[in-house]
Amino acid sequence: MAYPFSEIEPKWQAYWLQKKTFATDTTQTDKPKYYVLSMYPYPSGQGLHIGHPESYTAVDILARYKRHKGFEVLNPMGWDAFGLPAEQYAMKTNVHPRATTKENIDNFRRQLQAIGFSIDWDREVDTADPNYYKWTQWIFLQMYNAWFDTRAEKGRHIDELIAELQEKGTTDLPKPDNYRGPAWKFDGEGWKNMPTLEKQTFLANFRLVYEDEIPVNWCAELGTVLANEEVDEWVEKGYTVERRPTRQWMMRITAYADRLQSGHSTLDWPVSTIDMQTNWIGKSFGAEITFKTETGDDLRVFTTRPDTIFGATSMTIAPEHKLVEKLTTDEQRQQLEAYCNEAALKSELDRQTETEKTGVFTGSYAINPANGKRIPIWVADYVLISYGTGAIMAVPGQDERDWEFAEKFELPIIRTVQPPDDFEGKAYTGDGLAINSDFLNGLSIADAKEKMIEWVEAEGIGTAKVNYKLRDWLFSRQRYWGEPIPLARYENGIIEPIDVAELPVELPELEEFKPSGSTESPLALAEEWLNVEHPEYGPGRRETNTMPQWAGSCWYYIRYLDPDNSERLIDSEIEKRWLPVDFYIGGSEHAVTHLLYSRFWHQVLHDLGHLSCPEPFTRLLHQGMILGENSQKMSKSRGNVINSDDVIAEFGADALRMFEMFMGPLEMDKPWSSKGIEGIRRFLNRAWQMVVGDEKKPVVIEDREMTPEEERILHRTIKKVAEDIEGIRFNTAISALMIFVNEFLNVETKPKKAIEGFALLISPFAPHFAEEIWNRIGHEETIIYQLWPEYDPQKTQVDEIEIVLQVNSKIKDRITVPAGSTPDELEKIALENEMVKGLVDGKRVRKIVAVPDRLVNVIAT
RNA sequence: GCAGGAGUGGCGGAAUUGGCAGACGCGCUGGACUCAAAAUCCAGUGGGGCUUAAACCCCGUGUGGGUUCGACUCCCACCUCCUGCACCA
Repeated sequence: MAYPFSEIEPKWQAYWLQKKTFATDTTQTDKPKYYVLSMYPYPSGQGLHIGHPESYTAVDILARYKRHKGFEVLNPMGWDAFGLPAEQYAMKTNVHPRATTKENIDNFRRQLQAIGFSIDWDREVDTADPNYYKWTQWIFLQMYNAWFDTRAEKGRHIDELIAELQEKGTTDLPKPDNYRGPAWKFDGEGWKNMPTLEKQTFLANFRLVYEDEIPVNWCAELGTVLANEEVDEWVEKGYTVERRPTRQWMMRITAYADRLQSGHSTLDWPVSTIDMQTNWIGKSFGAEITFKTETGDDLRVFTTRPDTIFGATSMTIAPEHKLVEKLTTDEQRQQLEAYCNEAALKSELDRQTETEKTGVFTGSYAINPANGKRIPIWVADYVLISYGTGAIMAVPGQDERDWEFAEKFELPIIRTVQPPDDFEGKAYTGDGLAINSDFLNGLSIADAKEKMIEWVEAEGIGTAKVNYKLRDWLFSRQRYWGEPIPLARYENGIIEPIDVAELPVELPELEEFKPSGSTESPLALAEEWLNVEHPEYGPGRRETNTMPQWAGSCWYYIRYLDPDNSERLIDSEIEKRWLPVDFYIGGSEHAVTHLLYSRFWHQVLHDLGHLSCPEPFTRLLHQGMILGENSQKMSKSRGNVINSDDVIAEFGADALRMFEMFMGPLEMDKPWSSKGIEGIRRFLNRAWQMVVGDEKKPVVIEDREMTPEEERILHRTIKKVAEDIEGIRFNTAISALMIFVNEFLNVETKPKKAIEGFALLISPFAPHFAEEIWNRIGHEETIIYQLWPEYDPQKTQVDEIEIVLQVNSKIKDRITVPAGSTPDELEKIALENEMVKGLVDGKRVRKIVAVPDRLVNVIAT
C-alpha cells in the first residue's frame, strides 16, 4: 500500500496547530536555546513556488533535529509586507495595499502550513502592521538621536554630545570630514549662545540620520526615486528615469564601516559573503595630500600610492568638484561648462559603461609638493566625486587609468617604480624599487609609502588616511506603502522627531494612490495627516518620505522573540538569553544589502545599550536556487514556474520537502525534476511498506533482539544522519535513510527498536510520516519532543572487512581480513596471497604500504 | 578587469586524513506479475578490448604539467561556466 499522504498530512498539521506543538517558551531556562531563522518572504500575489520551501525546509530540519536533541527551539515566520508591487496594484485598481497584502499573507500562510513547517505561528510578524512598524520607527528615532564617537569607536546618544558641547564646545571633538555648518571652533559658551537652527545644522554633521541633497534616479510616472539596481527594470518597461538632485534622508552607515569590517572575524559565514561585504566596504589605506594651486586654492587628494608622488604629472578632479568653477580659466570656461553639464546628465550606468577616457583641461596649474613642478589640472568624469576627495594626483607610470588618460591627452609619463626587464605593459602596478623619486629611490613600495607619509606629515601637507568605498545609505522613498519617517519640519526650519509616545505614526487613509505630482510621496496629499502644530515652533508638516523595504527586515529577528511587547523593543531578559540567531538561511542576493544593513542597525542598538550581543547572526548559509526543469531560472515569462500547491496535491508535503533536500547540496543551484520526485515518492511508499505493509500482509513488528547486522545498519544510520544534519548535508542523510529501508524492507519480522529509531531519524525530513508511524507503533505522545537515538560506535563496526591488494599500485585482488588488522598483519597476509605471490615472483619487493581497513600496496621491481 | 564558487556516467549527485571513483536516486536494459498497460518486485547498468562464458587487460573525475607507492582530493599553469563588484585612485 502506498503512503496515504493526503489523509495523514492534513491530520497532523491540524494536530500541531491545535496543540501548539511548536510554541516556544522564551522564558524557560532548563533547556539550551536554539534560534533558527530563514529569510522571511515578500508575500507576492503569485503565492509560493517550489523555490520558497527550500530554505524553510532546511531550517525546519534543523529545528526539528534540535528539538530531538533537547533544545528549546525558536523557528518563526513572518512577512516582509511593505513593497512596491502592492502599491503599483493600488495605483491601477485603487485597492488598498493593505487589503492586497493581507490576502497574499493569508495565502502564503496556508501554503506554508500545508508543508508542515514546525513554526510557532503565534509569533508571526508583519512589517506593515502598525504594532510592528511602531518599533521600526522607534529604532529610526534611536538612530536619529545617535552619533558615532570616533574616539570611542562607538555609537552614543546625541545628548552625550550636547553635554560635551555645553561643557567645552569642540575643544576635544574631532572634526568630521565634509563638515558643514557654523564655524567649527567654539567653546561651551559658544554652544550655549548658538541659535537653535545653527545647533541643528551642527548636530546634523553627527547624527546617524541626516538630510542631504544628492542626485537620485527619479521616475516621474512612478512618482518615486529608484535604487540603482531598479533602474534597468523600469526603463525596460518604458518608464523614464532621470538624475535629479533631491533632499533625501541618509543613514550614516559609513561611520560603522570599520566595525562592520572587523565584526566579520567573529562570524561563521560563507567566505564568499564576507568577501562581498569586505569589497563593498572597500577599506583602503593611503594618504591625503594637499597640492597648492596657482589660484591659491588647496586641492586635496586621496591616494593609496603616496610613494609615487614624484610621478604625479597632472591632477584630475571630478566634474562635480567644488573647485571646478574657480580653477577654470576664461579660455577654457565654455568647453568645461559643456563637459560638466554633460557629465551631470549622464547616469552612473552610462558613465561606467563608457570605456574611452574623456576630460577637459581647466587652464590652471598646481604644484607637486614633492618636486615643486608645475602640473596641469584637468576635469574628467573617471574621477568620482563620491570617493576620497573627488580629486586625484594622476600618476600614469603606476596607474592604468591615469596612463590611458595621459596617453590620450599627451601628458608626460614618469615611472617611479622600476618594472622588471621583460615588462612590456604600460602602467606598472607590480612590485619593484623606487626610481626617479629623489629621497625614495631604491626603497620598496611599502618602505617608500611609509617614508612619504612621514614626509608629508612633517611638512604639514598631508596625513595617513583610511578610505572606504562604502557610501551612506539613501534611506527615504517617495512611496505610500512604507513606514512613515517619524519626523516633522516646522516653518521656522526646525526638524523635530515625533514624540515617542505618539508612535506609531500610522499611514493616513487616501482616496487615491496616485503620485503626488511633485517629488514628494502621495502622503503629501493627506492634508489632515500632514499638518502638525508645535507649542513653541508653531505650524509644521510631517515628513512625507517613507522608509525603504529594508527597514522592516533590519530587525524582524528581534521582534520574533517578543512579538506582543508594546512597552519596549524587547524584554531584556529574553534578548540576553535568545540573541544572537544561531543559524540563518537565506538567499545570497542579500549578501551585502539586508545582511549589511541589519548588522549596522544591530551594532547601533548594541552600542546604545538595547541589545547585549554585538552581531545578529552567528552562522549563515545561502541556499542555492531551484531552477526550472529546463535548468533556467524560474519565471512567469519563461513559463517554468512550479507552484508548491500542485506538487503537494500530487506527491504530498513530505515528498516535496525530501526531494528538495535530496536534489543536491543546499547551497548549490539545482534544476527541478518531476521524475526525480517520483523517486522520493517511491522511497516513502517503500518506507510505509516497511513499517505498515498492506491489508494482505500487515507488517509484524516485534520487540525482539536485533541481529548484529541489523544493529550495525541501525547504528550506522543514526551516526550518518546525525552527522549529516549537523554538517548540513541533507542529501546524503536522505540517502542513508534510503539504504536503511532497502536493508529492512524484506526482513521477516521488524525489530521494534529499529523501526522506532527510523521514525526519529526521518522525522526532521518527513515529519507527517514520522508522526504517523510513531503513533502506529503504539505511542500516544507526539514524536516531536522524543529524544534522538544515540549510536554505539562499537555497533557500527564490522568484524571482517574487505580490503584491496595492490601490486605496484594496481588493484590485483580483494580479500577479507579481520577489521582493525595492523599494518604488520596486513603485510604478512598480502605476501602470503597467491595472486600477490605470483606477481612478485622473481622480483625484489622494495616497499610495502599497508593502510588498515583499506589496502596493501606491494611495490616490486 | 577584480573577488568568490563550480567543472565527476545519459541525468541529479556521492567519495572521511591523499587509499576500491561513480554511494543514493533518476533514466535505461532484461526478467517476474498482467489478456494488456500502469504500479510493484527481481537482476543489470562509466567507456572500450578480448572471450562461448568467466577470468583478464586498457582508458576514465574540464586541459596540460608536477609531487607521491598511490591524486576527483595536494601544488603550478591554463580553459569553460555561474555569481557578485566594477574607472573606488
